[in-house]
Amino acid sequence: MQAARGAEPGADDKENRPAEPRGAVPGTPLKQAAASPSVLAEMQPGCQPLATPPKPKESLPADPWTPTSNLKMLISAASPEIRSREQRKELSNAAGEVLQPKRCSQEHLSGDEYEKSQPSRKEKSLGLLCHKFLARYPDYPSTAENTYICLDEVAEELNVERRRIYDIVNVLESLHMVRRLAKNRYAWHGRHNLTKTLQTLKKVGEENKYTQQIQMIKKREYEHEFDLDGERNEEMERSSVSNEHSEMCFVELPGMEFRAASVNSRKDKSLRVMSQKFVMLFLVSTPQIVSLEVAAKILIGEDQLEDLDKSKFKTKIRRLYDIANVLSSLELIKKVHVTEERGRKPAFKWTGPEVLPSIQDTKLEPTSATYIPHISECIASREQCSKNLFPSSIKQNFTRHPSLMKLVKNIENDRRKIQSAPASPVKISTTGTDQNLSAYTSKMSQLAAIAQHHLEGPSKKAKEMKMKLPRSTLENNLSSPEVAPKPETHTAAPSQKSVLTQPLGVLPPSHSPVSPVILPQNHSGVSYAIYLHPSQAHTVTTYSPSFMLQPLPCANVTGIKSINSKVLNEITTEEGDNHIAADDPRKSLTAKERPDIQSESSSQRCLKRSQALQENNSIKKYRSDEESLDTSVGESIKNERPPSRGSQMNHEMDNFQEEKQNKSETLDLSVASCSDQCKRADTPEDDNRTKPEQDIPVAFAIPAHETFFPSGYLIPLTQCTHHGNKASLSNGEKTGTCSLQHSSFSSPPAGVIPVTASELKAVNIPAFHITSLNIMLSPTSIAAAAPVLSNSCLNSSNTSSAQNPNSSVLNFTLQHVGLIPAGMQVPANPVLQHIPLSPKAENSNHSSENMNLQEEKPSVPKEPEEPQTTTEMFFRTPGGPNTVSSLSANSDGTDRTSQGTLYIPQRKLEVSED
DNA sequence: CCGTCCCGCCATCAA
DNA sequence: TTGATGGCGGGACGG
Repeated sequence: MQAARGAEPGADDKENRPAEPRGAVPGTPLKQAAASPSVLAEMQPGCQPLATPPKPKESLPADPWTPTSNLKMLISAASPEIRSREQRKELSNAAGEVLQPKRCSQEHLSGDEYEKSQPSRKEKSLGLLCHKFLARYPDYPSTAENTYICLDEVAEELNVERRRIYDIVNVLESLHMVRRLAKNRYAWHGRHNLTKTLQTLKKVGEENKYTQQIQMIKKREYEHEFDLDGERNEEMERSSVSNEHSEMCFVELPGMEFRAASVNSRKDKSLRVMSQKFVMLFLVSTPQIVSLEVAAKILIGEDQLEDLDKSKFKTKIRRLYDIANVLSSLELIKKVHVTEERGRKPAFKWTGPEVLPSIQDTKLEPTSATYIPHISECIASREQCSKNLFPSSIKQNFTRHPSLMKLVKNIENDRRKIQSAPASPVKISTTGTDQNLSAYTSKMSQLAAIAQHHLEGPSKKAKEMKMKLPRSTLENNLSSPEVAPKPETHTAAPSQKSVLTQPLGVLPPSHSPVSPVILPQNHSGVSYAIYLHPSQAHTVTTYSPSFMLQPLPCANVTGIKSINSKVLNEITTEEGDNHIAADDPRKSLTAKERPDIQSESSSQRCLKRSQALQENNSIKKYRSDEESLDTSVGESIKNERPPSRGSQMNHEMDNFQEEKQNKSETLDLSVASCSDQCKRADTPEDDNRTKPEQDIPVAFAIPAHETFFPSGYLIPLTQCTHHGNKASLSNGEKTGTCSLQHSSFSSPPAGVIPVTASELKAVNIPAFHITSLNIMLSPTSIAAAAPVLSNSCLNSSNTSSAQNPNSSVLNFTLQHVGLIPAGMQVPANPVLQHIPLSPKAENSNHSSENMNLQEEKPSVPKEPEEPQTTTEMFFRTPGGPNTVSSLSANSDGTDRTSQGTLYIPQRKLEVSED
């Protein structure tokens, strides 16, 4: 192994050591000397000084909870991958003292250790390095304490160049697992925010139409091969693609804005952004398997898709490997190979937690607290929100408007300065306060959970996640029943707090955002509430596009899961490991089950939720009580994994036109009321947050209960325009509750409704969401609308279709605002069709994959998980090129379709793990 | 040979 | 100018 390197003395030095030299540099303190165990928690003041802290390398306390850390280490070691990788290296060290390491030895030691430490390339791999890095910190650090990371220290301890640490940290930052505090310093948040982050990313990804893009790319490929007429498609693709995401900015969570100055400047290329996009692709795609090739193409951009330099492509791929290695270490993805007709292609499969639609779920609470740190941040966050607005508004891109950019930049600069200041972050001890208690309690539980988690092994992880996490969360909750704690913790930031509280007040206490909103109404439990966004109306005008796209995040989110199933894509996973994909039960959560879940779940879900709510903890149980829903404790739901919803969303869309009409009326009324309410609630104080309107999410929650419709319509408002993503996030976090809530709202739709098609049918309730509409529309509508509304970007061409885009847009907007009825208007543009589903077929899974077109997919096998039938719907736009988005496929085999734009033939893919 | 990706040069920023 | 970041791609490793 080392031979080569090892042999050279220099090598070692170089690689490992190099850091030191640098580190030595005046700027940063140095590692060793310093001394403080940075890692951990350095809550202490000492650290604050930005730059480099102290760190002693000596021990590493890595985590506050030592035990845990050790555990982790062990676990990691245990895990196959890790093991394999690490095997040699670290083991020795690892176990115990992880950190320290080698380096020490290396220096003087020559011998064996030395050699060992150095090993081959593999040993130096980013993935391994990342494992080591992660081993230093607890997955779920206590909220009370803050854990800081000093890059220099870490680099030293891990014996790597700092450059490498940046790679890791950037990716972690993209997931909000760490937050940059100042130069050389990061705060460790662990996985607390992960769920929220993923939800957000999913939402954003959906907004960006990544799914479509993926399809387009695939389609294109096919076309090339087959020489299908791609032109038309391509054009469409291009336009859409370009429009869509051209570039988006880094997606920030409310409390987590990134501060790096440079970030903005280099944003597009930033590893962070790339990482987020990459993750989005997984979250959005049905099979949740993304090939590097596709990812690279999408990430490259938009503009140049066609140009595609090879070099560029190659570079992108390289970067993706870097990101993938880190994500793999986080066990969010796993490498597999997809075998298509063309051959085997490297790809990655999402193995992380499923993203719930809206539910934010679990962990949030504590987390939120965590974020909040300084006041300054709060402020910043607001600002950011504003920044985000644009982006959010536009779903297409997150790019900030130039004008905003400047503002933002200034703000950031200020912020940065502050932060950078030695004192910068001060931590937060503030956070600690309330939380401590709860945190403390929760900690214990968490530990247990974590331990279990680890023990079980990666494979199970997913499931466990569900279970455990929830549990832990629940516990936490219990300890602090109310979300409140967070808010309080937040207290530091007054503004936030206020915000939070309000929402909370409105909603059910529990942070559980979820359920509250939902109403029990239907038997199914699915009751739908209509949420209007106050702002919407107004906003709409402004941003219409965005919101159209945006629909509720939740809803979108949900979809993902459902899909998956193998069937859909016909992808087969061959994982060496196992069956996982196919069979794996555990996986099921993630992948497999979904399908089933969907079908079943719809009802079950409802039940679950309700239960959860009731019982708080008992997640698993399923009962049907709609009533429970009322209670609103939604947490449970989240935890559960709401299965697939994304697709479901679509399904949800199903409506019965007729009913729609009828209902529409009602809806309107309700909507109106809702909107009003919402506004009231929201607006007032929201200021804190930043933008009143946009923030709105909270509002949703409020109105929700009131609004419901018996009919069971769920109408989520799109959250407001705002944020599509970011904003929402921000809100959520800050508000903690708020976010949750609205998420919940959204989620409900997703989760609850969706599937329920059967239920709905039973009831005869049309389920029409605005959300759905939005979603459905979005592609089309967006295109159409964009020109008008946004002004920008979208190609009008797409919309052009029959009607005047503008008018159509307006209509949509109005509809949205006004409600569904408006939708009715739809006639003109989009038409919804209801398709009965065949029982099995329904799964559709992914709409995406199955598109009809040329290829048919074989029938899919999917299993019908449930006998229930689901309905599928299609949404069509009238004339637009893009016309349809199909929600589900049908048994017939007919496919219904898909977005106009994309017709993707599906191929079968085989996935194999390496 | 090729997929993967380590390594570190060097650009960009901020101070 | 210096230090911190991080884009980028040459070229090495390992299969």
